[in-house]
Amino acid sequence: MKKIPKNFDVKKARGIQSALAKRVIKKDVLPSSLKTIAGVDVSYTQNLAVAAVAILDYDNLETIEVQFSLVKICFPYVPTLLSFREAPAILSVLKKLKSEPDVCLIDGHGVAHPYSFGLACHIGVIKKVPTIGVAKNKLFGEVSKFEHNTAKIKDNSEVIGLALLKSTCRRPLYISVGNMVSLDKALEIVKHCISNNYRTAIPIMIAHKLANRKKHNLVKRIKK
DNA sequence: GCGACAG
DNA sequence: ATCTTGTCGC
Repeated sequence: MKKIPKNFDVKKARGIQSALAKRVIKKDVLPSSLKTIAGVDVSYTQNLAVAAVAILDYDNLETIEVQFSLVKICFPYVPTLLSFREAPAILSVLKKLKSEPDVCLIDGHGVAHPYSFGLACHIGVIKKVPTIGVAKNKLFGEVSKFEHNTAKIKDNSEVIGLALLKSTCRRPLYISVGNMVSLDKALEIVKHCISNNYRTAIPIMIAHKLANRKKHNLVKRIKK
């Protein structure tokens, strides 16, 4: 069913991931006082990716700017290689932003990845901006015991991310460093953006809704 | 060989 | 992620 295009070299892709993984900065290289935060998400129809980004005011989480981008899909979903499917659409939509957000939340993992280079790292390293991976499902690593709301995600003894459990949810959110942010700061930021009604960070939820609405509008137009 | 496997 | 109607509950 899901076939990798023959013009795509999986080994080369893994080589890219391993090489770029060395460029991930796991320290705070962002303003100490955040003014804005962005959320990104992608929805799909046929062979089209609909990417949406929303920039919110960090304090009141109100939307400041939104952008969309439509990109043809040329790669299937393959666990550990999500970047090669989604990054083109995300990079495209980020280019359209008129202002640079202080930090960007990505729906996927950061360094909590078999090659320490998930989608959030991919975007962060290529764009050289602070990013945080916020995923709804685990991809890699072992989740240790919860202490209060959080549990460490470990690769052997190394902490590669955190699982965050909301009081209202059974399933946790998986947080990991994308780029230019420490894990502690990433947790603080995601906690700040947590919603009681949705099991993800608010900026990502906004982007998710925008991408879906855009996609449905497109489908309607095509039918006419 | 078997199970796991972001969106 | 996507294919999909009604239905349960606040």
